[in-house]
Amino acid sequence: MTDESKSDSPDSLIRVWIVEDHATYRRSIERLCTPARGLALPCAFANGEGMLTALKQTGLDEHPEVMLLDVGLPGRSGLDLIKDIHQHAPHCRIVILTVFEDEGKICEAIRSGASGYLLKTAGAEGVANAILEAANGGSPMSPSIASRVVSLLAKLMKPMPQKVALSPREKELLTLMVEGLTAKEISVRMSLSVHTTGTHTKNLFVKLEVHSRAAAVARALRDGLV
Amino acid sequence: MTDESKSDSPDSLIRVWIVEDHATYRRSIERLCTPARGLALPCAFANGEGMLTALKQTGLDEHPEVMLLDVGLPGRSGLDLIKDIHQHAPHCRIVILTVFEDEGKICEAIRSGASGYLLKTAGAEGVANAILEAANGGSPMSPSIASRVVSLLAKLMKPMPQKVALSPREKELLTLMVEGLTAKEISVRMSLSVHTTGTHTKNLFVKLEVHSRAAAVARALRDGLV
DNA sequence: CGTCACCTCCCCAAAATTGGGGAGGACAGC
DNA sequence: GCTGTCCTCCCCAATTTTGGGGAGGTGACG
Repeated sequence: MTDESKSDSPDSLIRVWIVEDHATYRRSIERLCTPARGLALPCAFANGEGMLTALKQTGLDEHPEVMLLDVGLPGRSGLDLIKDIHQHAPHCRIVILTVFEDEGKICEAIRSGASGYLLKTAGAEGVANAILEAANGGSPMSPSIASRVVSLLAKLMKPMPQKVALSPREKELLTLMVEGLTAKEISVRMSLSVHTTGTHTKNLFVKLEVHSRAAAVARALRDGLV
Repeated sequence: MTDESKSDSPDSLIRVWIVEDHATYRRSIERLCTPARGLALPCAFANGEGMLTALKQTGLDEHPEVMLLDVGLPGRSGLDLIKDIHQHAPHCRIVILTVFEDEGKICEAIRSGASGYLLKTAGAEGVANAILEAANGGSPMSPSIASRVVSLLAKLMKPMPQKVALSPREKELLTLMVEGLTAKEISVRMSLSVHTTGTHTKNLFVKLEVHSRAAAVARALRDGLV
């Protein structure tokens, strides 16, 4: 983190692959991959299929460290490619490069395993920095993308407010219930009599305002009580 | 990313507030807030309480655009402060500034509404850029933090792959089961005989590989089958 | 025409859950 | 000391769930 990009041994340049159908833009990215920046001469492709076949024919130790991926590709979308790339080159960090700031696309990319998401409004220096950052384990994102990602994450994590006050034993039981265990199995895991789990269950139901294990599990999972 | 920070009108400097107990570090941040960078002379505090009282006495139009927050504060933790800050200054972008790379802290910060998360290993220029980026709606993060945030988001969004093929009726039943309804109630809602719901339930259990409604609900919710 | 998946309904019995009741002990707060 | 919460255990009975079985109907596919 502190001294990452300059501690690269000078003889190991970062391998970068580029998939981008727009020739002019592809060329401009190719040009900024220079040994002076720590980058090897890149492999560039105009579509995903060509890149995939090349990837399959490449040895593990020749795989790219970083893959720049356009989403507006002619054949398969760049987002589709992500999973395939990861299958063949698990350690390759994928950076999406696009003009779309669409939240759905961002989500799909990240869910598929993309490491970064750059808007094409980023200049040449921005792209070069992003490649270095990605290769060093970072996740380069354009500011507006980063902002969306953060607020998305905040939204997904929100339902934490635990209003119901469960006793430690009850919470424990609830957890096991969520795992799908029956009363008998729970009693074993908690070193209890079956009757005691029954008592706990009764009290739990009152607190959760439900009348069945299924409903209790639903409430627990939905409201993040586990 | 392309042209945001230089398009600020020259007469509106960004107001930055700093909460940091370590005097030396606080001073060094104060020093880098210069009009030349587009930043106004900052207000600095050694603890959260002082900052909050100052914030309450400040008019809406005098609120800081960006708040730099340490987490290792003497009184209340910076993470605790986030909600209060947002309550009094909803438009203030909060950037966490810390040495901790702890995932729990990152989560709590983002859930509470922090916009950025910087490690103190970021140099002076890094902090200054982060302030500008935050003020322009971005979410500045140290590379390793960005990486964690992205993988966290990926993890939270993963359970999309719907491997089990449920028949429409079964899915319907599962949905109602998740809502906590009993077999009898479900039979009413689906206009079925109780026996039929039983049959569907049996088949559902086989497909989901479970042996109880609670487990079925857990699987449904966890794997996003609803 | 056979097969297969799906939907519907039924019977049955073992097992589990639900929901009352009581009861003792530990431990904290007033 | 009294009160309250929590944990533990037990009894009981009604109800539900679980998991077999079978059986008739539809519609799609080959």
